[in-house]
Amino acid sequence: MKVLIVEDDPLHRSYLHEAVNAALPECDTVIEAENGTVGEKLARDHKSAHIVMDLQMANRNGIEAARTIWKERPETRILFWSNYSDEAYVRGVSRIVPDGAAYGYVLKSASDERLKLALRSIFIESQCVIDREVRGLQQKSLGQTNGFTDSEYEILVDIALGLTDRAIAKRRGLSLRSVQNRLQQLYDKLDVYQSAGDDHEDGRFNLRARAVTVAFLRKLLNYSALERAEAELLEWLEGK
Amino acid sequence: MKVLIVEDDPLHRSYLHEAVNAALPECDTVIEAENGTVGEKLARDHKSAHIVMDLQMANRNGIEAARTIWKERPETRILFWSNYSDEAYVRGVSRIVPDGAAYGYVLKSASDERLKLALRSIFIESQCVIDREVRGLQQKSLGQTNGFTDSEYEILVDIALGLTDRAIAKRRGLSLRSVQNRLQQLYDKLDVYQSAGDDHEDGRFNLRARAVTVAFLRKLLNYSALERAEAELLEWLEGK
DNA sequence: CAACAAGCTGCGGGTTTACGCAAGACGGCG
DNA sequence: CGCCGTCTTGCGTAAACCCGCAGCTTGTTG
Repeated sequence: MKVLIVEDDPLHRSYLHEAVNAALPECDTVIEAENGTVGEKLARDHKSAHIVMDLQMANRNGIEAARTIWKERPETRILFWSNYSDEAYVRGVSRIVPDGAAYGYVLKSASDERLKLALRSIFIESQCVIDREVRGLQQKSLGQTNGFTDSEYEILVDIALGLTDRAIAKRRGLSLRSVQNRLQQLYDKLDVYQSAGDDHEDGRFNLRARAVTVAFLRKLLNYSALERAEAELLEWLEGK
Repeated sequence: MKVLIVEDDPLHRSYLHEAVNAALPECDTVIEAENGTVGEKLARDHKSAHIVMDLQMANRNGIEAARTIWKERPETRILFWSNYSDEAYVRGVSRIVPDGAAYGYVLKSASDERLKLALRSIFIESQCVIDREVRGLQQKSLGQTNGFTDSEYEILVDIALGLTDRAIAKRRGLSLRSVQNRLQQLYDKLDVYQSAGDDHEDGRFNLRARAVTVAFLRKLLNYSALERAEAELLEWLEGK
């Protein structure tokens, strides 16, 4: 049994290496990659079916890497090991996991014990192991309570990228007015109004810009989500 | 001699602990704090004059902590040890360092050797040690070439927060038109036009929102900068 | 001092946003 | 089938935004 570790911090990498050795005596080879690009390559070369993946990496982040790896071999088992439980990450991951795949999401703040347990559960028992904190987000996000619809999230990303209403309409195949409807709906959910209102119409907010910032502060968006969205946008612009 | 380590990742914390022991035999006590708040408290209690500080921490980030520590005791020596060299961080740090203080900025990707050298230079020799990569940014940022003026940066933050032109004018004591002038200037520098232009006026960008995103992607802004700015904004709103 | 660059300001107008109102379209559900 | 909620779309308006033009105030320089 082989395990591939994709993680850019050397300290965390060696920590993971030890944890894998300790938790999985049946593992005879551990390979390390220090960024997403190398990780993809090694995964391909070694046909390794067991991966521990950091999410936030400079060169190519874990979500990107996982997506291409899963595209090639959907049965690969991946344990995501991340510092954060931003909704942006959680949404990003659950968007790419193939049907029925075994995967896990463990926070770096978890204990040694929990990490080792997760390693065994996923790699040996083919179970999904999701950190409870992350799990909470997932429910809220995919459910409806206070969560964001895909279409709301979509338009959030679009204005974050700086598209005009018209451009969004064209991109998503909607009318101008529909786009604006969704925007209002978004503003509503993000509570952009009240924070603005106060008493006088003195210092009202620019709703569009404010929405993006609020989303950021609430970790609905983060750097890597933006980066991904920007890449998709450019791609779309290519295809006119 | 006492050294205080403020860092939320346990792995990195113990690594730093070892590095301090190895580099500074004259150091007899090492104290650890796992977030900014605790860091401030310990710095006060121990009157420790030597601090190694992580920048990105969940509870209270390094810049905030350093600011209050320096406010109380400006001669404190602080070595910032960070994962990133975002312009937002660099700008944040150089905004708060007191006149003539000895401080340092080393990236986590630096070698053991370099870290130990920096520790000695700052704590023993009272020299400033700035990672060359960071140094580059500083020059560009504070100089003029392709860099951003304080007023440009200021207005960038303001629109990022979602303020209207009018609100910005009121906050900064300018006329509406002046605010818009600065905006144009900002759009210019961020190259928001060309990326929009293309050939037809088909899919033009919303300049305001686009500017924020571009700034984000270029790491002129980041989460912690936004967080700080938001706090300042609220404070300002209090004072009407 | 004259000349010039740089920043602030008002005016005016074209474009984009935000949003109320109302008329369809689609999908359950009793 | 008819009723109802959700989603989409068009029309129209007030506000906000983007920006060219031109007059003023500074600070700098020869």
